[in-house]
Formats: sequence, structure tokens, C-alpha cells
Amino acid sequence: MSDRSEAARLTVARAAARLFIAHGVAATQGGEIAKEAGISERTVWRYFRNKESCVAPLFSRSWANFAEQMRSWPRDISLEAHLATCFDLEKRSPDELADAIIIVRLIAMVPDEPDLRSIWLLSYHDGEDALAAIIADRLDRSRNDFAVRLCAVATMGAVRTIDETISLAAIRHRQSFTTAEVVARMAEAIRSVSNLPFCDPVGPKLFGIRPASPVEGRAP
Amino acid sequence: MSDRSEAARLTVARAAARLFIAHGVAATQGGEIAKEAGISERTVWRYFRNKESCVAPLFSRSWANFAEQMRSWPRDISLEAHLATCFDLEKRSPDELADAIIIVRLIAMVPDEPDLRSIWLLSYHDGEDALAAIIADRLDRSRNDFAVRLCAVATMGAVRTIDETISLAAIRHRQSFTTAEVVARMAEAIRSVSNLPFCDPVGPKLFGIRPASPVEGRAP
DNA sequence: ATTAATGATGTCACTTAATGACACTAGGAG
DNA sequence: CTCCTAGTGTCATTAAGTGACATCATTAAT
Repeated sequence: MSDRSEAARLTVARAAARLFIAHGVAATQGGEIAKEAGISERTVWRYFRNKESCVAPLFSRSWANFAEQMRSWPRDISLEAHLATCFDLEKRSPDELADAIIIVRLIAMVPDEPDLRSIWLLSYHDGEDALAAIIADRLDRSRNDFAVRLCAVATMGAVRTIDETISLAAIRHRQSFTTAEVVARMAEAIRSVSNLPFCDPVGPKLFGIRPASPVEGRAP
Repeated sequence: MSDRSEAARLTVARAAARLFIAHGVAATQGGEIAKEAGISERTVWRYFRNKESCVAPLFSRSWANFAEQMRSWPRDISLEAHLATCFDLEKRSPDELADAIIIVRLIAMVPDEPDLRSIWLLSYHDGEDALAAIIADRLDRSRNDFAVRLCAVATMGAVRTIDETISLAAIRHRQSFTTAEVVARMAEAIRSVSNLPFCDPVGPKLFGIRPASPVEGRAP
């Protein structure tokens, strides 16, 4: 089923990621990924259109996780507060945590691996649509609203840049970050590029009252 | 030399673009591009690492053109005024105009052609670095300044989105735009996502005087 | 329980994108 | 003129990716 095949794809993605991290993208070939994942090479090509995009499901998790936080964001809470709550869920399962490490390592390879880079960008490009839908919903605007699209693009760009920066710093410079730091930087980045006042409590579903002056809803 | 080979690459890019537009990416093969460009297939693979990236030089022109405008932007002029001046240079050479048409057609294919999409995004990703350098220079900030990078990312995202939107509207819906409209939309988009006050006159090289309150430098 | 139907997977042949190795040519420096 | 270098073409080879078809598993119908 869709659920079952989704899991199968993830298995392949993890296998590919391990090999990519260990030997680089160019040096790992399709057959190896298949063997590592325990399926035939033909099936790998059925799951993914090419070698690089084998890791796409992992990259997607990066932004999908963020998008999910946006979707479940109560309308009467500010961005910082909500992000803090979400990341406070450090009760992430060991699996999720293991994936997170793999993802960070992959992202750190992006600058040197052109093929990974294209998948990385493609993934976030997909995220733009998803986020636009969420923002439109939150602000009661149309999904075709250009300002909404722009906001989604800029926000995704900010999140992607944070991911790139932090992953690189973590792997290459062995720097480590507290969740508070990450949350703070992310919130600040999103606020600074968002052209729509969606970072703070928004109406009209909030007791039917809109914040006094939506445009001023920026950080102090 | 570098100049000569740059021209050769452009020749291949145009050849590839013609074929991609005519028959789609999948249906055109390496040998055809080579023949169309009048060189051997081996040389095509020396110029470009894969089929899709043959058109990269054209995509790069899209943002490089914009970046060049930013670079040559006098510090005492507002964004709208400068963009208007640049586009007023409709004295673009016939070659440039022909390229522009090809580029628009290519961009319009992006949603349907995953391979083109990845090249399109890669290209703009390169542009982020270039633009960051320009913005840093303009605002007398460091190129490593995170705010600068963020500004470049958001701005490039805005320009890319405008390009995507306009190209699609032009080709798919036969819509046409006046340069004034394009300039207005682009300026508005850039302003709305830019977290740094670089859209209006900036110091300190402007007679050694900074604008009164840089943060308020937004559109009326 | 058996069978028919459907969808996913494996096997193998095949196409073509991409690389390596080497020979050839053009053009500049001595 | 000769040497040297950078770029190009030719040909053989590797590996990514597809097509065709057989096989297997799951479910629904009888």
C-alpha cells in the first residue's frame, strides 16, 4: 500500500544515505544501494528516478517537519513560543533522532556534492507549495495570492539557510547548538523575511478579533 | 581561452535549449545537442557534467542580469528608480532579446521537467552567493554576516518567483506585461522580503551621511 | 478452499549518458 | 622551425536507467 511503500522508500533512502556519507555519491553505485536496502536494483529505479534522489525522502523530512509545526500552530500563539514548544518535544523517538543525524551529515555534504545539492534544493522547492497552502489557510487568504507565495518562498529560504548553516557548523566545525539557540535564530530569520504578519496571533478566528495593527507584527 | 570557451558553452546552451523546447528534455539525446552545436559529443560532456546542465548558462543569465543591476546600483537611488532605468535599456541587442525569449520558454517548462527544475534551482542557488557579496558591499557589512546571507536568499527567492510566475503567465496564458508592471512587481516583492534596508539610499559612502532611520526604509 | 485478478517485485536484455585513454590539431614561446 | 600547451575528436568502456516479461503475494469472488 501507500503506507507500506512509503516505508520501503525510506529504507532505501537510509541505505543510500549511509553509503553516500561513507564513500561519496559518485563512488556508490545503484547496485550497492539495492543490496544495502535488501531489494533488487530494478526496484530502486522504480522508487526513485535517479541515484541522487534516493535520499530525497530524508531531505523532505527536514522541511516537512517544519511545515507540520506551522500547520499545527495555534492562532493565538507567537512564533517563538510555538517553535519552543515543538522543539521541546525532545521526546523524539530514537529512530527520528538517528535520521536527524543522517540528515545533518548529508546537508553538510551538499556544498561539495552537486548532485546532492540539486536534490536538496528540489526538496525545498516542493516545500514552498506546501507552506504556501498552510500560510494561506492561517491568514484566510487564497493559495494563489502572490504575497502568500512570496512569503512561503522567503520563509522556506530562511529555514533552508538555517539548516545549511547549522549543519555545516555542526559537522565541519564540530560546533554544537542548544535548542534555544536554534529556535531563536530560526524565529528571527523567519520574522525578518516574512512579508505577511503571520508570526504573531492572527485573526479572524481568534475570538473574531484581528490584532490592532497587523503590519507592525515584527520583532521588537 | 576563458572568453572563447564561454562563448562555446553558450553556443551549446542555445542548441540544447532549442532541442529541449522542441522535443522535451528526455527525448533529446547528447549526440543531437552536439550535432546541433557543431561539435563532438565528447566535448559537450567536457563543457557540462550532464545533459540538463547544458542550459545552465542561459538560466544563469536570468539572475546574473539582475545581480549586475544590483552591483551597478548607485547608492543614492531607490530600488524602483534604478530598476526602471535598467529595464528602460530596452536597447538590448537582438541577440540578448532572442536569448530572453528562449529563457522564458525554458522557465515555462520547469514545472513539467524535473531535470530542468533542478538546474533552474541550482542556478539561483549560485546566485545567492553572488548577491550576498553585492549586498554586503553595498551595506558595508561582512560577506559572512548571516543577515546579509538571509537577505540574499530571500531576494533571490523573490526574483526567482517573479521569473517563474511571469514566464508561466506569458507562455501558458499568453499574457503580456509592460516593463513598468514587471519593475513594479519586482520592486515590491524585493522590498517585502528584504530584512535589510538596502532598497533606498544607503550610506556611509553617500556623502558620509547615513539615512536618518535605516530600518524605516520601506515602501510608503 | 480454490481460483481469478491485481499490483508489486525480480530477472535479463538493452539503450544511452558519461568517463578514460590516446591521438591529433592549433597557436604561442623560444 | 620546434617544442609545448590547451583544447578537441575518436573509440572503447562503465554505469545509470528503461522495457518486457515472468513470478510472487494479497485480496476478492465463487
